[in-house]
Amino acid sequence: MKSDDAERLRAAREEFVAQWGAMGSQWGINRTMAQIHALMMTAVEPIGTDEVMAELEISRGNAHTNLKELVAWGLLRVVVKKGERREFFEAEKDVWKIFTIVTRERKKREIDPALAVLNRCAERTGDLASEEAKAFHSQMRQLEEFVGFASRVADRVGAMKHGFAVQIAAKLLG
Amino acid sequence: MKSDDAERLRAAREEFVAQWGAMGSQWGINRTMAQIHALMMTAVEPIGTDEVMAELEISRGNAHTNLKELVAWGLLRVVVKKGERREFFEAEKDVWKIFTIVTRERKKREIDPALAVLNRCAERTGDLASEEAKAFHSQMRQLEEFVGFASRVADRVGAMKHGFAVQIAAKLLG
DNA sequence: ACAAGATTTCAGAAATTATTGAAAATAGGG
DNA sequence: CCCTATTTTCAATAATTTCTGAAATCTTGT
Repeated sequence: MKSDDAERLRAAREEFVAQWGAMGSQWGINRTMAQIHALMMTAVEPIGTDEVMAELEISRGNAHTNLKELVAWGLLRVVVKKGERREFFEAEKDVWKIFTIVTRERKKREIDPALAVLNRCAERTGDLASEEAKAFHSQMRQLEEFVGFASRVADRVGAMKHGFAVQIAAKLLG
Repeated sequence: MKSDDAERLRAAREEFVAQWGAMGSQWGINRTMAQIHALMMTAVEPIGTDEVMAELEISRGNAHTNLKELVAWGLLRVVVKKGERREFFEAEKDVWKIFTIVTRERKKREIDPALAVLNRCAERTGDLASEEAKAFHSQMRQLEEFVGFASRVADRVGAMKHGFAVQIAAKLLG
């Protein structure tokens, strides 16, 4: 039956939005932001702030803030419809592109600051002579080396074309 | 001067603990857990609950919970000193091992649940005929494929020996 | 079996983070 | 320039997460 099909789609999409939102927490992304992202990724055409508010039952401020945050990440684009004064939003749907965006963003938020801390702590203790200080300095250097390495890997991956990534991965998984 | 050196080491270590803790938040790990981890990684010998409490100025319950959580992750080991009744803890210091542990843990918490959600949403909509439903189903399948792929990569990386990882990475960065 | 020491648990308090709702700012049309 | 639709900001509030401290439980030595 037609309406039954429509209902099943609606239910599946609702589950996706809800679960993706819940997972946002595990990810260090706030729930609303993840829900909006899920909603937009499964939208057929651009959506405006009011539709997001209605769909997720959230306030205008909340919808606005998180839409703009997603735009800042590069996961959404602003779309202007002709004859419409208000803004609409549209998600990047290409999975590899989403991945590279998230990789770049996580590098910026997680890896780079860590590197700065490690570098500073290593620098500050390089000239100390005690055994304890040497152990500390060595541990900082090892962590720094590893995180710096992760940083370069993230840069490469973030700049990689899908096809090339598949090749590398094939070797890895082969 | 001797005491000055000791003071500088103390200050550097304190900064490391504080900053690593702050970064824990960005990572979705709680601050205390990250601080304890930092403290233990830079400890010369095993540390007991009371020392952790004193060093970080936290309650016994908090210290206990987070120490055990770190043990559950595999980032700390319980050590029993002879002649001592209480438990001591010691951190895994090998950077590559820390990385593989964190990779496995993050896979379990971030990737596997996502895969389950995507699979379920795709399954539920595979037989629907409308254009909208096909688009949704296709998007779920693409996400599922990618996340499944990430899952296999994480498994491989998590099981990899350091030397082999360096080889792969050399190709990537070369 | 008891006492002392150590660990574990958990209800309530504190701190942090997210959300609302409404006022202020901005932009578009005539 | 003024009116209206829209976006943006932000102080107050709500929700969530983390932490404390003390009681309960478990362990070990005698």
